[in-house]
Amino acid sequence: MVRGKPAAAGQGPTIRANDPWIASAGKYHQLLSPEKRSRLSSIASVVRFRKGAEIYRQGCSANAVFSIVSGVVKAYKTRPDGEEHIAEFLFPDDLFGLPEEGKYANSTKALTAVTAFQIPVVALRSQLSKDAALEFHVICKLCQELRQAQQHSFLLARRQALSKVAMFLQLIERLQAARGERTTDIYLPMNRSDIGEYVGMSLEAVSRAFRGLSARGIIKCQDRRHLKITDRSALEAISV
Amino acid sequence: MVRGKPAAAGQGPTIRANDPWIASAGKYHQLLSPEKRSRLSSIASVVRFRKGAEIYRQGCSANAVFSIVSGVVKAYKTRPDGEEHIAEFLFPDDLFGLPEEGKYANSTKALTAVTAFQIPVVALRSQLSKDAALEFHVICKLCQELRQAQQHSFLLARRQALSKVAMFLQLIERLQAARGERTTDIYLPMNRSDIGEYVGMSLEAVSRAFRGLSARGIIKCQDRRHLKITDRSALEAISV
DNA sequence: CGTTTAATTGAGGAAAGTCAAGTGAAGTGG
DNA sequence: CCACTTCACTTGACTTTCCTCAATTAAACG
Repeated sequence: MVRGKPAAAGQGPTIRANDPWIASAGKYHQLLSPEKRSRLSSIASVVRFRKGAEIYRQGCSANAVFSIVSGVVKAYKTRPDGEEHIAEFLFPDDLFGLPEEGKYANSTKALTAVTAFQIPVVALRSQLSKDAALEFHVICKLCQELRQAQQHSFLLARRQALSKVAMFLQLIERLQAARGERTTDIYLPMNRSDIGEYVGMSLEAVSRAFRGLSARGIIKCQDRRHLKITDRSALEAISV
Repeated sequence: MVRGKPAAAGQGPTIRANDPWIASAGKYHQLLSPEKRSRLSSIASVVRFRKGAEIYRQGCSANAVFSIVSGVVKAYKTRPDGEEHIAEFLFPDDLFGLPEEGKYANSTKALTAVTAFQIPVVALRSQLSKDAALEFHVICKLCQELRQAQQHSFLLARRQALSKVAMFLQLIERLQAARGERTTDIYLPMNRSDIGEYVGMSLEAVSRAFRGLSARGIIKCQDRRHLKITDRSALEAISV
């Protein structure tokens, strides 16, 4: 297990999500009050991972959950033939490491340098049982995760490569907007191969799809990780 | 809104799921005590839907959540071109109708005759805020839903038609087992078109895949909705 | 500046989609 | 109870799309 330092006082894990029963115009909010955060920080520790580091492996006993402070993480499953399928990309304020049958359901790897809070399961559970409001925040976060997973299925069910990639770009942009970042540019923290493993296509097909969207004047690639949407209505039409 | 009768005393909505941090060998448990159930029944009403009836539509204001007593429901999204994508199949003891931004995230339709508890959101929320244990059960159920959604994505990312259908059959069988039903036969409560919309293929391809699995001696179709798995190891090999 | 890794591009083939016709099952009404 | 209608499913022929493999180019890194 990774060993971290105790969390600094005055800051602590965050949950960024929304009450699913209340409209919020696509913007996520910080659900935890400063007091709650510092109370959680007393049971959490700060851990760091360098780019490419594995955080935990699918099937291992789940002793802790994580809350991202900075950086991007991928959660993925590996097939017996070695092929990987990415289940989700995780960004700051996301929660991950919730298990299934006591074991991690996916493997996770840092796509960039990552700083996170690590919260031991036993401490988290005792905190949850004492704090109904905290539990409700976790419910909100899980609803959000569930919607994102369903959105992912919706994307994967598309047959056209251009549609898949168009939906993927909209998804990344929506997440950027929900975090309150600027959306003039879209930043892709993952490589083409990761995108392919997320949208269910070969990396060559991803590359061709980017080219196809560029050729139609729908996007403009600044470099391999930065692009602009130049024709939003066409992007929406193609992603249908 | 559908108008139902008040729930009978002594019975009430159920949540069937597992504590994700505890191993339970794939079997789901009833999380609510009889007292909890009857307390919930006082805020719930019983509603019935005939086969094919729409329960609610995506985008409508989410005033109630539902807990299935008997029958099967599909949750789906409709694309502008009229094509449908099924996000999940819902069975007895499943919970559905949790919203996103105050609105239902999917449309739902009864695949068979359905009996369900309908729980108004305001009553549910006040109950949740008073009952940390109930909230924890909802967290367990949401974790389970999230894993199923990720499983669905995993299935959809497969390229081979036979693999998709093989995984689908394993999924249905696993659900049958988790509900405690016999698994000598697999019963499919949905038609080929629904299967196609769930696994992301045309219904013709679904038909051919069933034929392909039969021809290989992996399954044996009794009729269109009942089949047996005759070569389990081959099924697992093909669903990889 | 050279080496390694990531991404692009091209050609050929396999697989599933589409369209259309045909078969089987279920339900309806006389 | 049986002929008829309807719907669900199957099957076949053809087309499209993406995957695979291989070669090339571009970017990142020591």
